Amino acid sequence: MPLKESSRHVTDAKYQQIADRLRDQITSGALKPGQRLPSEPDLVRDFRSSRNTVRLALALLTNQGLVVTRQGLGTFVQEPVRPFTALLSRAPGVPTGHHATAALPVSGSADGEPETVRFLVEQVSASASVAAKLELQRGDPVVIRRTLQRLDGAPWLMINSYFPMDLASGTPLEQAACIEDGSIKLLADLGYAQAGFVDEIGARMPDAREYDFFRLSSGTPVIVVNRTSYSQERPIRLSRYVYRGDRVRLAHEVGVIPARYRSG
Amino acid sequence: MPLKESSRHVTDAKYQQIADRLRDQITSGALKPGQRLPSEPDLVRDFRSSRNTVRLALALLTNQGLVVTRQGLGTFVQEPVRPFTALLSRAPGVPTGHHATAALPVSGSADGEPETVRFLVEQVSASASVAAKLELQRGDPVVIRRTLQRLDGAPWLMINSYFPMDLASGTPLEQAACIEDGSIKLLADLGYAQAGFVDEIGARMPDAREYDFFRLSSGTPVIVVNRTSYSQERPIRLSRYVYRGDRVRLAHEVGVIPARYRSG
DNA sequence: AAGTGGTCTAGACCACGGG
DNA sequence: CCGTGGTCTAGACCACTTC
Repeated sequence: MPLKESSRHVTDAKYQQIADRLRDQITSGALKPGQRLPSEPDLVRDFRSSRNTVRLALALLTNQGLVVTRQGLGTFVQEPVRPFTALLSRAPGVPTGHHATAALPVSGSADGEPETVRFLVEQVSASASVAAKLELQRGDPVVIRRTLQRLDGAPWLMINSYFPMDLASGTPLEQAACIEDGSIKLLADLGYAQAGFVDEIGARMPDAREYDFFRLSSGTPVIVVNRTSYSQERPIRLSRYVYRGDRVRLAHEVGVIPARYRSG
Repeated sequence: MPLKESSRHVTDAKYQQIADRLRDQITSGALKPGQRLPSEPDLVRDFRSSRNTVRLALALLTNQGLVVTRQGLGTFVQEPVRPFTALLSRAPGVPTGHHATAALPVSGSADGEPETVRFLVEQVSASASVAAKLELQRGDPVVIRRTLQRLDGAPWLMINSYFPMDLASGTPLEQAACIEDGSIKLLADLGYAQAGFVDEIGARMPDAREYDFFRLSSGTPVIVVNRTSYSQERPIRLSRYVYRGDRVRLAHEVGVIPARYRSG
């Protein structure tokens, strides 16, 4: 029995080896961002394999977000982008200087002004996850205010805000119009002043709608922020923010930060 | 020229149709979490296609995190897991009751006690990203303290803490031992009291090391938290937390939250 | 041994992008 | 037009799991 180091069985698959070679060339800088990889027929020749095997290797790299393919053009090393930064919160007493919007304040953009491209108000039954956060029963009516935003011309944010119907009924929240000064101010005027909120942050692969809107390539996750706002007694709003994972970072500052290190 | 609705060209690919059919059965509940999908030969028969086409469809669903395949057993609908929640910060004045650890306090686990499975201290040159955050030059020496943690028996967290060498040199930070009361306390004793910190949160696909440690299946991203700690004057520490995206949520509380809605 | 997914081949035709 | 990636087929053999 030949000597083998531990279990060198893990992966001698040919498509893995091809992927490893290409990945090495990318991380070492031999293949630079934006550069085209050898064409599939070339790789078939270089690695003496079938085209399907080559495509398996490329699929691996694609799903790891290292390359993108464009039909008719080729396969290219993914170019790193400077991400935007959305502020979850900042130390109190510091004016933000940002306009009132349903979105989190953002920094790092070229022109810095999010642009709403679609806005929609619906009344539906609460899903299980929405009902749980708003302390409703599943199926209870809720108002959804949907917003799609672009930044620097690229789609970057989907917002779904959910309001319990007993709060929203007969108020501007039901109307498909922008709400002056934001919904938090409006809820305060209705007697439901926001006392605090909880953000719950997660990451997952995009669904079909998100994939289309963000024009994502395979291998890019989305970041989801569920912000539940509370009055002194009860949940008053759930806002679900969905960002594309490759262009967005969330920032969160606590305590005193030397000025030159602050975001925004 | 036959009439076609807009661009019905988008995708009539057979493997897309197969994936759509299976996805419908999953989301509608006809195929329940944990249940086995029809075998690949069965799908070949049902959809009158080749096996490669069937596997393309299954690869799609896998990369969307909807199914997992296990060799020799079959393809199964991914079972949802109740995620752990890590607290980024909480409103001041509330004792956390958690033990001192480099990790963020966690809730939602069965036995609630993170367990460190590997610990390592290294001295290396700063990468570009680390240098930027610690205000060093690329290549400057830094101390890395690496920690791998399990929770409820499953790998859940990788921590890399970076310290500028001029702070860490000759201190216990250089030693491969647990630091009593945590490194923040130690840095304070050294004259670098933490005044505040900035968290930068992102999501991306795992690299090979992360993929192995977390035993991830394709279609699961990781969540990355970069926490840069500052004294009154300068950055004193960078901690990089990497969580598996399918089992972790980050929580962040601001203001006053009614007690029964609080995390942890 | 039988059934499952994992890897691989060799070939075909289509769709897109650019000369 | 040509070269690129996208889709699809038919068949082969291997590796893992269970019985």
